[in-house]
Amino acid sequence: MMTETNINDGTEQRSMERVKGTFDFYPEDKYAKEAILDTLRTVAERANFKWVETPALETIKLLTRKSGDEVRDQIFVIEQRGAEQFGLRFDMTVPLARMFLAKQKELPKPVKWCYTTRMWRYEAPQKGRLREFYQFGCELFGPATAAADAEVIGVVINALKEVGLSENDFVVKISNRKLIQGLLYDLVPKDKMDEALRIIDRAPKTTSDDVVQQLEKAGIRKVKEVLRLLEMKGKPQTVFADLDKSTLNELAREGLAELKAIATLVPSPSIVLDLSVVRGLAYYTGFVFECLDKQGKYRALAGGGRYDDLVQLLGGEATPAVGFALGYSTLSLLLEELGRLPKQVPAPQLFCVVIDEAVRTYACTVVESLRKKYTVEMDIMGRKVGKQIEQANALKVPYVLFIGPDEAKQQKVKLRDMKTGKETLLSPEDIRL
RNA sequence: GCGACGAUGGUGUAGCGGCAGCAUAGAGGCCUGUGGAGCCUUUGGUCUGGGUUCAACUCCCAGUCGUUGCCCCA
Repeated sequence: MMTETNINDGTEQRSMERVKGTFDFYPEDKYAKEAILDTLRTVAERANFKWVETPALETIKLLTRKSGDEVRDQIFVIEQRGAEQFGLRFDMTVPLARMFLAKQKELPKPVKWCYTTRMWRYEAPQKGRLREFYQFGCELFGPATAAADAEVIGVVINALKEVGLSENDFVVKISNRKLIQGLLYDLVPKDKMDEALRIIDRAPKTTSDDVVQQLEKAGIRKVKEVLRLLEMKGKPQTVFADLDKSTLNELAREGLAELKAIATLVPSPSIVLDLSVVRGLAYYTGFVFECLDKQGKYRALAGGGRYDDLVQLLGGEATPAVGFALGYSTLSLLLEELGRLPKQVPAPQLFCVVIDEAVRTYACTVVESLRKKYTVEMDIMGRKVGKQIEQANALKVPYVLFIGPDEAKQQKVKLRDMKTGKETLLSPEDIRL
C-alpha cells in the first residue's frame, strides 16, 4: 500500500550530516594541519626527498595487486566502466611504486620521494582512525643498504621532533622480518608461519595467557620458546648481546646484521628493538619499524619498513625499496594532548573602522590599496563604531584605521596602535606596519 | 563485520512520565567619531522512525551517528 505521505524518515536531516569517518577542517583545524604537514615535509626535503602527488584514483587491479580480498573490502570503489573498476588509494606505497616503475629506466638512483596527502579506507572509524585521512611519508627506491634504512628512520625521528615532540614523548620500535622468521623457523611449521606472525603482531595488545592460547589453538607446539622471543625487547645493544649468545640460522643472522647496521647509524635514545613488530602481513621483506607515543596510549604514529619485492611484483625490474608513512590523525591527538598543536588562525594586521557610511567609498579605496601588501579587515556589517572596535579587538588586530568625514576630506587616515593607544593622522600610502 | 555504552540550542551542560532550564557563542540595543567591561533584548534545542501511555525529551523496539573493545591495520 502506498500510503506514505510526507513521512519524515530523517533522510532530509541526515543528508546534511558529514559522511561517517570524515572530518571537517574549520579554519583553526586547517591551519594547524597545514602547518604540521609543511613542517614534516620540510624535514624530508632537507634530506633531499622530493615532494610528489598521485591521483586519488587507481585501478582496483593495481590496488589489490599485492594483497588479497580483505584489502578490497576497505577500498572505496567509486566507478565502474566496462570491465574496469577504480578505487580511491588507501596508501601511497603502491601508487608511488607504480609511478616509480613507469620511469624506472630514466630515473637516477636513489629515487627519494615524499608526500603529504589524503587517502581513504572503508573501515570502522575509531579514535585516530578515520575513513578519510592524511599522511606524510617517504619512499626510497634503489639502495638495499642500511644507510637507506637509517635515512628513512632519521627523517621520522627528526620530523616528530620538529613538530614539537621530544625523544621522551615517543619510541621507535625496530625489528626485522628475516630475524623473526629465522628465529621462528625451528619453532613453527612452515604453513603456520603467517598465523604465528599475526599472533605475534597483536601480542602487545593482549595478555601473555591469550597469546599462549592463540598459539596453541593454531597448533604451534613450542609456545614457550615463541614467548621468549616476544620478551626480547629493549635497548638494541642489550638485545643484540642476548641474540649473539644463541645459535642462529642464516636467515636470522642476516636480519640481525641488518638491524645492527641500522642501530649503529641511528643512535637515537628513542629506538628500541622489539621483535613483536611485524607490520601486518603485506609487502614488508626485512627491516620494519613502528613509532608510538611513549605511553602507548594511541595507535601507531608512524610505521614502515623495507619492501624489496614490491616493484617487481608490480611488473618492474627488481628494485629494493624502503619507506614509511606518518598519519596526521594520531599525531594531532598526541600534539593536542601535549598542548603543542598550533592553534592560531592568522589575524589581520589591520582593521579599518568606517565611521560613517558616507565615507565608505573612500574607505574601500584605501583598504583595496593596502590589501596589496597587508591582511586587512574592514567593517562590512554597517556596525556602529563601538561595535567595530569590539570586533577589531576580538580579532586581536594590532592596528586600527579610522576613516570618517574628517579624514576623507583631507584624503588621510587615522592609524591607531592598539597596544600603545597612540594615533597618527597620515596619508594612506605612508602606512608602514 | 561483531559487541558494549552514549546522543538535550552552534558549543558545554541541567532536568523530569505532565511548562525544557543554565552557561557560552551569535544578532541587536544602552553607545550618532574610539577599547576588550557591564547591563538589557533577541535568535536557537530533546538524533530519526515506530510502539506503550490521557500524556514521552524521559519507558520499550528499530535505524542513524558517535565513543570504545574485537576483527583488520596493506
